[in-house]
Amino acid sequence: MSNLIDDPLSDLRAEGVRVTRQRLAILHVLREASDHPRAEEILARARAQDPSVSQATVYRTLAVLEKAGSVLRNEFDGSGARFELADRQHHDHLIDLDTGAVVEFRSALIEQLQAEIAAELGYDIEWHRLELYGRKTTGV
Amino acid sequence: MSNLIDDPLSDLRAEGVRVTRQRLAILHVLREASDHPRAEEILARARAQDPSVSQATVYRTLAVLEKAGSVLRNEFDGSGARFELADRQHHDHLIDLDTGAVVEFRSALIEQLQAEIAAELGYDIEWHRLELYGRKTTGV
DNA sequence: GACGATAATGCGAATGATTCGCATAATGTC
DNA sequence: GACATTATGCGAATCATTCGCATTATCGTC
Repeated sequence: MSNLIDDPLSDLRAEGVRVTRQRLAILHVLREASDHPRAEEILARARAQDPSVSQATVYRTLAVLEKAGSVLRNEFDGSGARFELADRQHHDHLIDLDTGAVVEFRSALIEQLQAEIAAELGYDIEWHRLELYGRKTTGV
Repeated sequence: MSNLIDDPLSDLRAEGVRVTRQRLAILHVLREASDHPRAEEILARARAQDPSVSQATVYRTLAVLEKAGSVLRNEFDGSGARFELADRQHHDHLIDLDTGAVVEFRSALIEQLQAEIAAELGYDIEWHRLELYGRKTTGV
């Protein structure tokens, strides 16, 4: 289902970044993940494919990919970052306070308003973080 | 300038929360702070008023006040929470990537859009976090 | 104004997530 | 295939935060 050669890493080869077995495993995990796993969970899943992957390598690889813009780091709750591949369109997150589930959404209008507000304050937005925390609507 | 009896703590007395010297010192620090200090900075400032304040007490007091809704915890960058008194109107933050300065702003329209988006997804928003990260506009 | 039940404190140790140092292993280049 | 150099695994180190516990202080009551 997935290509043998993984793009983000291959792209980085020219910059001296090496494509290793463990990095491919970690990238594979991120590709397959529909949730937003933590480092510990990424480690566990990566080890299923390649038991040699270590915790330090997970963190180092995530750092490399994040710096390259291929991975996004989220700090939803206070207990550990959650990661996702930055391969799709930009989006924000709605976190279910009961289940911890993460729903992605996008609003061009909100983003436009953000830019306007920043401009009024004399700033150019580099990036932003919008997180909604809520619970499933009850009743109706 | 500030009252002798501090409100948030006094309000909590009925619930078994005690008003102590160190808690008053910490609250005083938050009152005087126009920035969004970290726990360590709050400790340093509180000690200027009462040297007996310990690190553990700062964290415990912030937790008490946060639970009571009198203090807001922010996780702007990855390195430690930054606190502020929740005595004014709700607002969001614009963080200056160059200086770390925090500008507060508010947009009723954005909040309305957030509620609408959440409703479409079948959620009621409990709270939210909107942070813009940018740099001062150059030129003009 | 002292008494006592109980909450809060300071200290230092423990925790949890993340990062580092270093010797060894692997990658990509020539 | 040999080499320079980047990555790895391991365990130790960090950083912010929390805990355990013996001691101290608050506050409602007499």
